[in-house]
Amino acid sequence: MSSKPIEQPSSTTLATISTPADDWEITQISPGALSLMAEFFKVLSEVSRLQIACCLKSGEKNVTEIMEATGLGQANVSKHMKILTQAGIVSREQVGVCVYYRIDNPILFGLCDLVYDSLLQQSQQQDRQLRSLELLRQSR
Amino acid sequence: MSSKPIEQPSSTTLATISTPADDWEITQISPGALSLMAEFFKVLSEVSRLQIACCLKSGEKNVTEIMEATGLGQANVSKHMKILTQAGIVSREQVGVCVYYRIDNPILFGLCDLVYDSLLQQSQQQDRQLRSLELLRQSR
DNA sequence: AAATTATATTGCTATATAGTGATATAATTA
DNA sequence: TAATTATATCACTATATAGCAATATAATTT
Repeated sequence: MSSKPIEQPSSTTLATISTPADDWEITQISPGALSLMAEFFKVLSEVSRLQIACCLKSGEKNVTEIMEATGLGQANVSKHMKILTQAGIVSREQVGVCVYYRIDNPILFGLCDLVYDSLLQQSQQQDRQLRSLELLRQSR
Repeated sequence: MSSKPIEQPSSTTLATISTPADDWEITQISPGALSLMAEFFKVLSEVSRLQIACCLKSGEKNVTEIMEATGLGQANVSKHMKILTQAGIVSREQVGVCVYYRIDNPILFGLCDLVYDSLLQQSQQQDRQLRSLELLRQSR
């Protein structure tokens, strides 16, 4: 993603150049480390993959079962499973002709819980703000 | 992202069609809800935005300061701030000509902690696996 | 008001990838 | 071996978006 041609002459160089040691912060994190994190989040940023993860929460499934549970196409599921596997979120086990996948990283659901709480909180806040507009209504 | 033309005739319909009420699972989640979650993860799936979030961890900054801290271009930072703000991760406050942004959703760092632990764990596992190859070495 | 500074927006290009159909590969059975 | 089934891979299209340059907008100062 992106195309950053010239930008980012290696963040260390950058920090050295742009911040002359004054407001240097220990919080500076290497872009490489952040890339790993961004990459992980990207895996979870597709509805299809979240669907797949959800349908695996109740137990392992093979590709065909995942297709049925999610309505996704075969090639598509296969590609997603590769991505999920490489991210360490799911593990693969071949049994005869079938390949069974299962959740291998329970942290996934911890993440979803956090995001869920966050979304819920935002939604409730928006709701309160909207309700305050009630005062503008004409009738009764 | 994506182009799903015909696939996904609304997951409710889908569930009704593909799973004849037998293996129906309560875990079935509406794609709409999953979209919200995916959207949130997508915001965090860009290195530049993670950089921005990190550099705001120590306190609020205006756009220019963010540019200096991250090395990103002005238009680019501005666009990212809009995305982060809309996601409720960051809040905006204008002071004179400057616009100051600050972390508005501390959950962000909780997420990063979880992912960090997960990545660390994977890395250590890979390390152990690699070390087991030591046995294949010739010398000694 | 004109000039200056800080931020936002617009139009653009390049790139990444979700989904698809066709085909390849692999395991199982006849 | 041939046929069948399950999964993976390939080639392709369509779409989304990161980053950039140029421009617009808004607040401040002269």
